Amino acid sequence: MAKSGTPVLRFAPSPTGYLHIGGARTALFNWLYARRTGGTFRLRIEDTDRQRSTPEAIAAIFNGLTWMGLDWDDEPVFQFARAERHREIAEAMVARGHAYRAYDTAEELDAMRTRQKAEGKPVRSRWRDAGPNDATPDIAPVIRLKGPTSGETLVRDVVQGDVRFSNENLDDMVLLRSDDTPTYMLAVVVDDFDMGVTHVLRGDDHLNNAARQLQIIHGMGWPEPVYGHVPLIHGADGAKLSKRHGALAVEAYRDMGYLSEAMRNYLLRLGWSHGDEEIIPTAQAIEWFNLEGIGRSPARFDLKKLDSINAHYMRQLDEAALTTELMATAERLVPERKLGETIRARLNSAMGGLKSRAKTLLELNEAAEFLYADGPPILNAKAAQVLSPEAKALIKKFIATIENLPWESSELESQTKTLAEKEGVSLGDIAQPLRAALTGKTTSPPVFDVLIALGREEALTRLSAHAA
RNA sequence: GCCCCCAUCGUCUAGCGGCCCAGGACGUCGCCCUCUCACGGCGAAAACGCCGGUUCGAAACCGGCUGGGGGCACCA
Repeated sequence: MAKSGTPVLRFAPSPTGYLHIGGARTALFNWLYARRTGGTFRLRIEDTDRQRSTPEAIAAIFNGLTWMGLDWDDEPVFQFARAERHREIAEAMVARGHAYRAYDTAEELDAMRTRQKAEGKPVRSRWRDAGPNDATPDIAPVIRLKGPTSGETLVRDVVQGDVRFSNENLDDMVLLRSDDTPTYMLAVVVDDFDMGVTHVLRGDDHLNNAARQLQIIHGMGWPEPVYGHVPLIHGADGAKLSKRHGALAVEAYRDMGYLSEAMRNYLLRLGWSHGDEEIIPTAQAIEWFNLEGIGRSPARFDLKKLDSINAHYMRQLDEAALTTELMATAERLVPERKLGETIRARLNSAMGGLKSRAKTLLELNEAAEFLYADGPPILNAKAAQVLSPEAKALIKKFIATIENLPWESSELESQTKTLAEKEGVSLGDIAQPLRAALTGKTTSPPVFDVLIALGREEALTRLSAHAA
């Protein structure tokens, strides 16, 4: 239950698909503000569209929010279950003279819409001013809002400022359908009131709706919530975010190897700022988040910047934790693969060198692949090219040199440098063949760190195999 | 068509009348470090959409234009 006097925020998705980037950011802002103010963050599933709402989508929303680390207070409210209450309010609106029953036929509705297009006048049924005795019983009526025809409705928006709508442009929207089911417009207002919502932070696309919703609120004499309409997120090309760009399920980003903390940081900075701060861990965000910092213009989604922030948080993680994340990623990618404790130790040992070479867990996984199995790695084309007969000869000399050395990075390195001098080659002339034989690739963490991570036995196995 | 919102480097943004011939970050390009690739360090190119006002002074305030976006259902 909400503590009295504290803000009540809500996130109210309709379960017709997954939780995408835009929804995730809206949820994040609401959550942040609730946490910041000691308020309540509630969840409402707007499942009144029975055709399009699915249990899978509901699960996807819960999972998405959970991955994002956005925990909600109280039990989620399911809008469809509250239809009776919505009907009750629709009737109350009629009783108060702020709504009316309209018995228009399909043809009449068509005519009204055509007129609306032509004259730019809002839809108003002829039943608006008819008495109850004029009812035609063979047509199931809808209940429409009886909006004022003059004056203006003011939306006091904390993000967009004061926005005025002339009432003559606002039409008599349907509140209750002819089958007695409530429309979204009605349900939102009633639910927000019943849930005690004090702040409505939602997408910009609802700004026009706010004026209409306010008319219901005024009709019922309910308190106005604080509105904040956050600009939408656009794709990289500036067009509306679609499935082509980034309107992927938020968990798709987990699968692409992003950390949820990085995602939170990135999404926060998309449309909100605190001076020049770029790296804002969640704990800091909770301290700083405010409504004033929300920008007014739409932002484009940019994967490059997400990459960079993600790289930061990956490096920030301690090596043991990152190793755990990496192993989970590796095993998710190849479910039949089982990485044991030996591999964990190897990964942990190499992690320092590995993590500065990856921006995502997927890249980290790729860089770490040579550590997942025993035996000589398969060479890629470049690595095969590096392993010339001369290179193989150098590897053999290297093996002979280090055979009796303590297995320690700096010792191995200094002895290799001595060997290089003796052979009249550069350190790189030896290091590259070693790297190729050890990892199967031409790029990796420093070779001496690789030797240590692999351990003497495994390293020598790989070197001898590829030097042959 | 009608209603509404927005407008600073390629991108995210700082700026709330003088601190700005505009700052930070990502990206890009150089250089340094270096066994590879990265990380890191240093440096560079890069923006106030246009036109009018207001003001001693405008990126900031006002108006118009242009350009983006959103909304106009018995969808949410």
